[in-house]
Amino acid sequence: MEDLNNSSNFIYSIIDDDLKNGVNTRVQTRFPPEPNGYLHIGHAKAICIDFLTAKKYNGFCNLRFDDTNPTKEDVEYVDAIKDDIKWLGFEWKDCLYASDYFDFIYECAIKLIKKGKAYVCDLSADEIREHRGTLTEPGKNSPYRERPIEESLDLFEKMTNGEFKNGEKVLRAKIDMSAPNLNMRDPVIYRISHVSHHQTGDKWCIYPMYDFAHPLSDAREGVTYSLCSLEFENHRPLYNWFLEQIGFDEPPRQIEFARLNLNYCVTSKRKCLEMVQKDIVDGWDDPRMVTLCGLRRRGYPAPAIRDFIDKIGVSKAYSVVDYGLLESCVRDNLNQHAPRAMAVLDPLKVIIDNYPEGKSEEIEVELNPNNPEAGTRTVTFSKEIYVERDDFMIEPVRKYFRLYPGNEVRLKSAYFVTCTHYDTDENGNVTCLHCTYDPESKGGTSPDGRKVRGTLHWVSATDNIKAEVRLYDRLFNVEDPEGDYEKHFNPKSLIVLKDCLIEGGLRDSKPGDTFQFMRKGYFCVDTTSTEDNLVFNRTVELNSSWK
RNA sequence: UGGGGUGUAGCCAAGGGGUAAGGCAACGGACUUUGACUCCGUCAUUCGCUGGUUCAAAUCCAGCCAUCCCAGCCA
Repeated sequence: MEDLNNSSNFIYSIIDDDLKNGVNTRVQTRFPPEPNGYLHIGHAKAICIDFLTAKKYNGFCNLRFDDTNPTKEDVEYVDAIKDDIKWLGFEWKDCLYASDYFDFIYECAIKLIKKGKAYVCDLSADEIREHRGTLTEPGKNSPYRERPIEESLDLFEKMTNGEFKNGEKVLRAKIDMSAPNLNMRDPVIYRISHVSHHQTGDKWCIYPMYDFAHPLSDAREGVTYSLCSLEFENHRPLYNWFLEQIGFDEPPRQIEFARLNLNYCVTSKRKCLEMVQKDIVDGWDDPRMVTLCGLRRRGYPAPAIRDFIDKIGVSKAYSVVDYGLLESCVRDNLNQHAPRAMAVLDPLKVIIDNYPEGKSEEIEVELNPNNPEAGTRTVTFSKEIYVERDDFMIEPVRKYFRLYPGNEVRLKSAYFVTCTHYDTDENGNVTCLHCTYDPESKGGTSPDGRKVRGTLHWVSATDNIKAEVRLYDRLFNVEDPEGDYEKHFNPKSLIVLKDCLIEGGLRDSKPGDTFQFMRKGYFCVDTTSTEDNLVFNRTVELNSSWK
């Protein structure tokens, strides 16, 4: 990948120091999603950090599904997550599962019990909570805390063999019930859950908790830097405690960074799932969602997302990034790569009165004026064409330099035309424009050097395709919709235009193809598009200093 | 009011004793067969606040303020 992040960040500084001081000799990372939902833009940050950090130091990154809670997980998600990571442009070394280490983790639990550092506890979930104390008061020891090692060993085996019901017993680490860090107050490390697991089937009915499984999986796998988000900072002492108790030659180091927040977006799994289930959106890949599959369907190129992640940097400061920066990255990429085309979204017929009846011309137009190597395409010009309805005004406002009676404009790559008059229906609505063209201005320049201010896109009435165009806008109309998000739903987040006219050459476009519809924005062919019913998604609008 | 973090422009973010990078946004202007793109210019006498150390402090020290995270048998 050419767009490797070479700028510095605090994680690189830590690694540089470790390498210099001989704390580590190599860099290995992991991206550890739980397969319980779809990846979104926030995960893209973690993915880039995990993979690019490994790459920077010539190490590698594994994909490891953190599948320790089978009740919430599904293979549907593991497949989708793999697709999304590949699409984003990253390759993992090994695809692993925390469940691959269940035997090892189990052995570690036994070891802890034998050391007197873990015990089986009979307290209920409520009782454990009551014993935990509060933020300001210490907790109380469980009455089972001093249970003999042999008894815990026996009970743990019975838990493993399915002799207890869910919630009847748990295995807890024996640390310190008065620790100021709540995570150290004898955390639960194994719970009983009689549910089959998407990877291990019915082999287990006890499952390790994240706090126990994560450090052990990292260490077992050879991870040297376990990069995660800020909310795990409070878990680091526990992470290190387990590593120390079990003992590893090359223990991993956890480093936390601030997760990505974007304004006008919702990324919480619960809310995204809710929007899908309530049909507020058209599934996980609705183009308004900031899931990776949604952004992909919307037409956001993967390199643009990587560029965005690079631009926002990595730090420990809580932040909310402006959505406009993402859009800017998308425009920047599409400006370079998307071929131009002409599409009239709200057609208004124009008759060139002095253009010969039945005549038509093939006009060559560049595919990308910023990149001549992209080549050209041909479009048809004819006596009847269509222009955008808002490119005409009966009474022009100030600085309006499009079509109005008496004004001359250029039709892109075709001719200068002057509006002479217009037709209206019984309600006074404009139904058709009448223009005259200057035959001398073919191609869009006049031999007399005459200038026009406006250049309009257009499509021929004889060579076009009708298409559906979906205009997307932000899903929410407040910067921070995370609270009562439904209240802030933007009713105009999707506007469907059924009768758009696209230049004929786009007849054979396929889902995923991207274009810049000149003066209108970047669009891509939707995944639901067919030959008979072409559907375009507006990826992002063009910048405009007008209106 | 316990513990752990974080405060540099409207939004991100570099810089860790030598006099405030860069990007986005915004605002001027040039160019333009996309009101796009591109290009030029403007945009922090000051780094949460107050003291202290020093020839010199965003950087070191002290105190304060603000804000985020933690009381799942979730991750």
